[in-house]
Amino acid sequence: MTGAAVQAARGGPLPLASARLGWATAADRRPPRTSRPRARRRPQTVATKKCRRSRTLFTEEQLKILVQAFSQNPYPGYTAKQRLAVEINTEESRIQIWFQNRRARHGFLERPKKNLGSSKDHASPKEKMQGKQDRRCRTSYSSSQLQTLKNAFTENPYPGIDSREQLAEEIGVPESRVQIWFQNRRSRLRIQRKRGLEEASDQRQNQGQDL
DNA sequence: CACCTAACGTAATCATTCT
DNA sequence: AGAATGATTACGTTAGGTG
Repeated sequence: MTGAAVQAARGGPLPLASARLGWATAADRRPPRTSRPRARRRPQTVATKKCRRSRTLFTEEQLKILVQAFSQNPYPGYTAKQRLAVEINTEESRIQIWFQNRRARHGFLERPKKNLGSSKDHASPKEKMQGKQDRRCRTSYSSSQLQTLKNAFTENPYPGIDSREQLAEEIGVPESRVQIWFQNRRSRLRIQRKRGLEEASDQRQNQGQDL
């Protein structure tokens, strides 16, 4: 039964979107991004362990459905992704990754719809409202869950798939949420550290000026 | 080996919850 | 209102499978 038999699927109580219109097409405009991030080279120092999850091999059938869905909408909401996950029998997180990669590689504007001639047509303004901002509902961690996560983080900020699965099992949360938690934690720690350095340098400057 | 692409990293930002 | 922090995006890298 394949090690990764978690199947996610859990953890999704209710959508409960509080209607917050304003972006609709999300990410249609890109951020300034003045610097070049360039993903880090190799976070996990030659760990001989199995770090990544094993590569998913989609069948032609699955791919057909994914591609079809992508052409319909390159930005599926959470419920759409979940529906797809069920339809092709995979985890929602795999769907998310697949869409991310697909958008990156095959510019999603390749299919600008056939009828872009008629611009303003506002026949029914509510037609677009179906999509809403359906995101996965925010997970809230209990203090004990957080403690477990934090402990694991200090032990290893870059847990491989096995560790993540184990943690997920332990605290009863989908593995994908654990992965996101670690990403956010690393990110905020970096920011904090950077700010710390800036302040230190400010202090030095102030001291110099005070004299 | 080259190519394609799933997995996964950072950075930025959106959105919700809490104080 | 603002701080914290979970979720999602763009973009870039790493690595597994195949011709």
